[in-house]
Amino acid sequence: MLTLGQAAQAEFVCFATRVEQLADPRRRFALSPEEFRRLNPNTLTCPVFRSTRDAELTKKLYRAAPVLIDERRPDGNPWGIRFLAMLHMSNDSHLFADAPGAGRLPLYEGKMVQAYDHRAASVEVNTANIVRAGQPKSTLLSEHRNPSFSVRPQSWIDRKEVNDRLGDWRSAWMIAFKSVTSPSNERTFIASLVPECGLANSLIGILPLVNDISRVACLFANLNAIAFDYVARNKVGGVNLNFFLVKQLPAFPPDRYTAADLAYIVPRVLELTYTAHDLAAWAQDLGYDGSPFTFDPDRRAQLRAELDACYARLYGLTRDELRYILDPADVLGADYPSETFRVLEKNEERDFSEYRTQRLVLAAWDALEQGALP
DNA sequence: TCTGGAGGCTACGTGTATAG
DNA sequence: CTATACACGTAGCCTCCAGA
Repeated sequence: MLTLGQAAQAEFVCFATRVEQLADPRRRFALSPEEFRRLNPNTLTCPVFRSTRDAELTKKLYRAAPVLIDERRPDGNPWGIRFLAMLHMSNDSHLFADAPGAGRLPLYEGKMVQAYDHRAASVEVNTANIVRAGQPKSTLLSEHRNPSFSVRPQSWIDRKEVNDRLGDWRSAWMIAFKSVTSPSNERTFIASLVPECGLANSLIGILPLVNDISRVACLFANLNAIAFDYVARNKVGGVNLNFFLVKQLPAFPPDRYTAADLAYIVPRVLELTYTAHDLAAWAQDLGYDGSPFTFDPDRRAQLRAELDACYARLYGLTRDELRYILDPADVLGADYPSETFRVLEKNEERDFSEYRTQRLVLAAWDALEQGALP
């Protein structure tokens, strides 16, 4: 229902399936013109929330951090970010080779990466599948623990084609995010570092101009933070992370990070990302000449929880707000009309018999509050 | 149910032709 | 020479639905 008239702010109820839900104060939220501009400055579109708490919490996150790219302002792109949709699986398929060779780079697809993991799955061609032959084959732990292991793609592409599209980007790594996603998936915004490679259209490159790579590592951690994902899943309506959505997610600018922030974040990002020799250039750009770090799932869960807690603090959240993001029912009861990371919780209950992320992130939060983490 | 690739549509930018 | 119209190519976006 839409009513028009003069007012300082407008009131909304979304996801209502029954008339009586219009009267439920837990579902009702207000937005002023200024809040429209803060949340969606480029498109001025209306954000959609399931509950009052989601609306208020999202507004709070945007008060802490501006949108990634504000197209209205000359200084609205502090990272100097260029998005790169490098190769289209249909339109560019004539450029693809089905075997590695001299001067060829692997073509990375969305299914091959996960957060902080550029070796999540190889592509296995199942010729019995007429329409969708390329299927992901998850990397085994033994393969993950081998720093010489790289995932095998479905296709390869000439380095020249990649270089032509990279333009003046000279680093032998990129940040990329999975553009096919959903708010109902385990995680919505998934970013990975990738080595020199071609990117299929399901992986979008993020190329920042900032020279200080340790700050770029912070941008990357920001993109994978659970508080950032919480906003993403509130704003993604369909199954595509389009540029206009990504530009309007709340990310800290480079100068927001203090020396203490860098000392906390960068070593953790390095350890999570540099697990294989194929990202040696990334490690070197971060000033690290040592060997890759051992891929240890428990250790990685701990490091990611510490980063999630760190970013929750940077966004200015309270402990209860972080608890709400992890599980609204934990704070407001099972019937509260919102859901955040239900699938993550369900999958962890299946795999670990507990909601592990919730336990680890809250423990890391408490440790940070007590100054117990270096 | 979750995931994500393929294909197609649309808007936009660029180059070229034509009129004034 | 400038303004406008039009064609064309493609980046970006959206829908469909296969596969596990």
